[in-house]
Amino acid sequence: MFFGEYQYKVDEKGRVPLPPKFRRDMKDGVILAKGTEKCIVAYPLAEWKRLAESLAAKVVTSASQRKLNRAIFGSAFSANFDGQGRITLPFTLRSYAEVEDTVIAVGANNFVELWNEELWEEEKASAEEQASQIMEDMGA
Amino acid sequence: MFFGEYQYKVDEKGRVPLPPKFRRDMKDGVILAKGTEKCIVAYPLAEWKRLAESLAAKVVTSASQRKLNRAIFGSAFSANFDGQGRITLPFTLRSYAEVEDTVIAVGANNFVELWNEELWEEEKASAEEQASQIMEDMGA
DNA sequence: ATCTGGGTGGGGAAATGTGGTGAAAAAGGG
DNA sequence: CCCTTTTTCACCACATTTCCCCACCCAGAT
Repeated sequence: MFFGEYQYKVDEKGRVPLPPKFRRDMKDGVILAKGTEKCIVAYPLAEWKRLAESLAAKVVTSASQRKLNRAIFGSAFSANFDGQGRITLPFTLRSYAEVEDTVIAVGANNFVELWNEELWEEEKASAEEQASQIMEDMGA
Repeated sequence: MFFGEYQYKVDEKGRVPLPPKFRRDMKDGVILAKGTEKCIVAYPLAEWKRLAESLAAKVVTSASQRKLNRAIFGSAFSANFDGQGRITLPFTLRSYAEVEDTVIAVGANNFVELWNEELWEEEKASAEEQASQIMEDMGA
C-alpha cells in the first residue's frame, strides 16, 4: 500500500528515485503509463497485470477490444530500479506530464503517481476542496 | 507480453528494427500480416499458429469465413531478424499501411502493430478516449 | 565523532540504431 | 540451357545511446 507525498529531483538522464518504502513493494518490476490526469502512473508489475486483465475482460466487440488493447499496452513501459533505487522515465512520458527537473511522487493505495510540481499543487487544492464539499454535504 | 510505443526509421530497403524486448519473444520467427485497421501486424510464430488453428476450426462453415481466411493468410509473410534485430517489411504491406520512412511499433499484449506515424496518432487519441471512458465506468 | 541510510551526480562498458557492402539467389534474355 | 542482370538476404562497421556501477554529500542516529 502506497501513501505519502515526496519531492525529488530529476537528473539530466531522466532518472527519479522513489521512496524506499515504495521500492520494497515494486522490486518485482514497475510499469509506467500515462495517467488519466496529466501525470505518470507507476504500478507494481503484479498490480498492472491485474488491471490489464480486468480491463480486457470488460469489452465485448473485437474492434473495441483491439482499440482498448492499444490504449492499455501502447502507453505502458517497463522500468527497473538501478542500484540507487532510481527508475528512468521515458522521454514521451516526461513530456506528457510536463515533468522536468522536479517531480512529486504521490502514493495512491495500489499505485504511485508522478507529477509536475505546480500541476500537483493545483490538483491537490481542487481535490481538497471537493473533499471538504463532500464532507459538508454528508454532515448536513 | 508486448507493450510500449517505439519510433524507428525505415531504410531504403524496408528494414525496420524492433525493440530488443520484442525480439526476445519473437526469436522463433515472425509472421507479418495486414491488420484489420490500417496497420501491419507482427505475430510471434507460436501465437500465429494458435490463431491459424482457431480459424481452421471454423473454415468450412460459411463463404464469408473463407473470405476472411484468404484475406488473412493471403497477406501473411514470414520474416526473420538480421544480425541487427531488423525485419524487412514486404512492399505490399508497407504500401497498405502507408509506412514510408518512419514507423511506430506498438505492443498490444500478444502481438505487435506497426503504424504510419500520423495514422497512429489519430488511432491513439481515439483509443485513449475510449479507455478513459471505460475506466470511469469501472470506477477504477 | 562515527556510522548508517538515502539522495545526487558522473563515468565507462555494453547494447542498440543506422547505414553500407558483398555474396548468394532469383529473374530475365539470348 | 546458359549467361547476364537484378534483386534479396546476411554480415560488417560505426556512432550513439542506454544501462549499470562507483563515488560523493548530507542528515539523523548511535
